[in-house]
Amino acid sequence: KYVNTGKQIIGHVPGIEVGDEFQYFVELNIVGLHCQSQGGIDYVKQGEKIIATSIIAAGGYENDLDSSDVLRYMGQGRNVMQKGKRPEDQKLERGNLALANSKAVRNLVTVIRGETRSLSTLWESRGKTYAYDGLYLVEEVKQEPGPHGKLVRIPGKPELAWKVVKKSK
Amino acid sequence: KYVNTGKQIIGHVPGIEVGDEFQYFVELNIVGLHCQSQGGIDYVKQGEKIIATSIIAAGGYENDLDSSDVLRYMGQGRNVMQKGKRPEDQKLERGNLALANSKAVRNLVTVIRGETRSLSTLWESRGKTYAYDGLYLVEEVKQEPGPHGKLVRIPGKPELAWKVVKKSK
DNA sequence: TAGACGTAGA
DNA sequence: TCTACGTCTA
Repeated sequence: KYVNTGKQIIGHVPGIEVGDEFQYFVELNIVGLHCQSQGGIDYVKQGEKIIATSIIAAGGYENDLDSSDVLRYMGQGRNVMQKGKRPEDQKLERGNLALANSKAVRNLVTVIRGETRSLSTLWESRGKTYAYDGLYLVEEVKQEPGPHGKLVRIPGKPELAWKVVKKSK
Repeated sequence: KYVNTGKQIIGHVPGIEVGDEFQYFVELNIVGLHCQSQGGIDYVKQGEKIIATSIIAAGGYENDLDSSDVLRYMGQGRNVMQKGKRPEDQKLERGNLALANSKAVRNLVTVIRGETRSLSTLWESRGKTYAYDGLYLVEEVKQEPGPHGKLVRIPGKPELAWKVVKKSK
């Protein structure tokens, strides 16, 4: 861990609100939203099983982000977006396994959206901006290639302004 | 750049003293000692040429660190330490070119030493501790595989305690 | 687009 | 040891 946060947080992270933005993956590590250095799915061990705590949808995989309240998220493993590699069925291990377990347990999963940052004086290089998108439940998990997991926002929470913009274009 | 520091610093970095330690590569970026996210050789453009500003010797390559005042540094490119890859002559480009130019220009080069951190309660994972080792001059640059560049500490400066320890074992 | 002395986790 | 929706520079 970049900072010795102790443990990952399940569910709501104190002080973080929907729409809060971060400029680096490592910032997500620091505030406790996501404790992987690169992996898009974070998880913790709960008893014998691992359950997903947080997901980052930031491109590199084909996700469906059209809806404001539904996220289709492709699991870890070879996929159609990775050049020079043939897509394959997602294996039920690590992040994918955690997602499947979270579907059964119905625990809250933090969703973070990443978008390529536009260049400016302040941000001379590519890189992404990450925004906290709220808490979701895993509703569906498949193992075929292609959109893989389906997460649904828990009701009664504000949605991320970003998505509304995306929808309207 | 992780923080918009503006420019890399050539020579002494204000506020940094020999022996100062850092736990992450990114810290070196932030304080301005080294502005690459992974690359071991940092450099700037000076007129038409690029010159080296900073070097991190942190393993992965076969460097000679026995002496306190001399650093033999293997340039970038395939080397004997990288598995599954045959060593090849170092190409005179990027970092290696910068090093060669710095030999001609005789500009000061920051040297940082990295060592694998031992695990503890605070540092549960591998990773390295980096220590500022002072200012060096590039004295020699070769292109064969094997130790490649030779840097010599500028006189009249304290040396890094680390090295003394290493020598005595 | 690819290369680079990165990091954490299993 | 390898994987991972990283990140910077050229």
